[in-house]
Amino acid sequence: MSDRRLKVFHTVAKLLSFTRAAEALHMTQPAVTFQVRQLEEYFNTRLFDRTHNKVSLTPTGEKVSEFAERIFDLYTEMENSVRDLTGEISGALTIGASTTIAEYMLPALLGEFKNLFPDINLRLKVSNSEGIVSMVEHNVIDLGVVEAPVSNKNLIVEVCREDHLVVVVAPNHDLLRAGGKVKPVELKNYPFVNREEGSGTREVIMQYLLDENINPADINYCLELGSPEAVKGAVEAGMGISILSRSTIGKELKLNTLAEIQLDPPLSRPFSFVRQRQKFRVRIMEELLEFAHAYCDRNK
Amino acid sequence: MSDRRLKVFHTVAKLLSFTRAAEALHMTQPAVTFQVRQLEEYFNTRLFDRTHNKVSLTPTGEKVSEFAERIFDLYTEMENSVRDLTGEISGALTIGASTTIAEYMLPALLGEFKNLFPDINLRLKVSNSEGIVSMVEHNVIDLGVVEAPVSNKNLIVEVCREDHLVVVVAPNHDLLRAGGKVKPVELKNYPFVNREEGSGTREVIMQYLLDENINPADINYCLELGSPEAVKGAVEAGMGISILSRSTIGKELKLNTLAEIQLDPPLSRPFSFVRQRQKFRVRIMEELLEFAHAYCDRNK
DNA sequence: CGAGCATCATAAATATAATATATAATATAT
DNA sequence: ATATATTATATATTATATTTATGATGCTCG
Repeated sequence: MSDRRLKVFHTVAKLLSFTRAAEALHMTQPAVTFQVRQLEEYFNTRLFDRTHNKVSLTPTGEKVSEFAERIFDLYTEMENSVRDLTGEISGALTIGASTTIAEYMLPALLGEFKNLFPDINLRLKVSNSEGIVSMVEHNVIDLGVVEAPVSNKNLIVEVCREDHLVVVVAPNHDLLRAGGKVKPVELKNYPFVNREEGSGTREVIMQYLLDENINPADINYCLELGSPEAVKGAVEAGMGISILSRSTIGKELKLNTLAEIQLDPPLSRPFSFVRQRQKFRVRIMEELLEFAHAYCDRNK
Repeated sequence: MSDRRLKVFHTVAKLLSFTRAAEALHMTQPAVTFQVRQLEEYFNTRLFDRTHNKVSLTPTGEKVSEFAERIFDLYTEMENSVRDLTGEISGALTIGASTTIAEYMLPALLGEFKNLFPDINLRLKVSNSEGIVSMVEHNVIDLGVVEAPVSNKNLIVEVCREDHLVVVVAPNHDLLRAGGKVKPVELKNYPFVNREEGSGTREVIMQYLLDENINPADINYCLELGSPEAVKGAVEAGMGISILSRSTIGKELKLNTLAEIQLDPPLSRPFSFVRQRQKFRVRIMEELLEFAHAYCDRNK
């Protein structure tokens, strides 16, 4: 919760880069420049030397950075104190996500978070993107994680990571010989295992084909299945190729039961957090969001 | 410069009143309520018990208040540190004021301020209100203090205190016998010592008469003088009565060479600070403004 | 060298947050 | 009850923070 301006300054001081500080704080570089400049105007002195290629702290900057740390420590201590007094951080927090995310991304994330806050009661609801957004809107869940773009002005939507979709094939497939990448047009040559109507993944693939001027009807669909697990099974069994989110096939790649090939041009879609506007004000919610952002950055 | 929300909370904690905290911080009571509520939402717990007549800290509130103090101390220490490093706070600061203010209000204020920051170089320029505003606009002075209302959208204008105007008479004057107050209509019965054309004080008096449905031409003007000092001298000499700012006659009241009588309805005008928008960002400027506000509150 | 790349600065438009104004609600005291 | 003092709420306004788009500068590498 602490002083935003100091926080921004301190991040730059640590990373010695405006651009990287901006990334770390999930904001843009000009915003960082602005905040630092404000602090410099306030103290009426430079806090950084910007010598073209290198950013370094002035002596004053160093001092301010030290104090910033001490101030942040106090804030942290204060928050812990309050937590001790109120026994808060134990309340329930309900998260919703669409299938792919709920199955492949959230378990690990929530597990780690639960380690940090053992007393918290986490619940996970699964639905499609639309359902998740509506649940956030009606306060049924505290945070939603969805694949589809959301355009609801009353909610805060933040992209947390890009989900890369790749062609998956059996380990000895012809396509692997061709070289590093697959052009979309080549997909027409092989039987394709598709997801069911209504799946977000299927939507994205169809849109991709259209964007690449390929008629989705030209693809040779051999099977239509209702879950990523089922699709993987079919591809492993050699029934055809498919396109899946990279994050769903980690185990299979390790076990060498599936192989992946990048698409050219690459295909990806954003995963986004969706939440009510005021929710960020609540401590545990802020904690979760910060953690989730860090987690996504770490596993990018 | 420190965290606004904590500052507001802490002020309420000290004064145990939202309304008085608002006054002390020169903001409105709803704004205070809002900030405190935000903090309470963040910690997800009450910080004050509002039992309708009495505001008291919850145990959590007490804790937060303690930490707030420690945090503010660190901020102060940081600012002192920076000051030591940069030798700042010694730069020149130029203030402008219209005559009455420059002569009767500012000397004491600036003297005290100078005691706090001995290294600072203070300069005072005197002009009429219009001139002062234009100097602020052109950055010739850092802060202006004026009597007249200012309506320049590019400048920040803040009322710092009300200047009360009273009828001044010689110590044995008839009007003193009549009772506590003087109705404006009674002014017609006595010779009146007036200020010169163009004086802010004169403007205010004429407007007051008009508002009270008295024709200024009905007043019996015996003399027209160019400064408050001259007016005082004339009244002391028994040449007539006049209307002056209370703040200009302190010494004379003590020495009993003049007497004051309240007007009914009372007559007052605001003294305002005028400054450039960004100036508040500079440390020494912030220091001066805070000091000036406190000074005015103290001598209200 | 100069084209391309990376980094910070600036400007304008936009989004978010803070604050004021007006008003309500609630309790207390008379 | 009625008046008064105090905090809460709704809405509008203003201030501040942030993004988007772009510019400037210096570095690197063919």
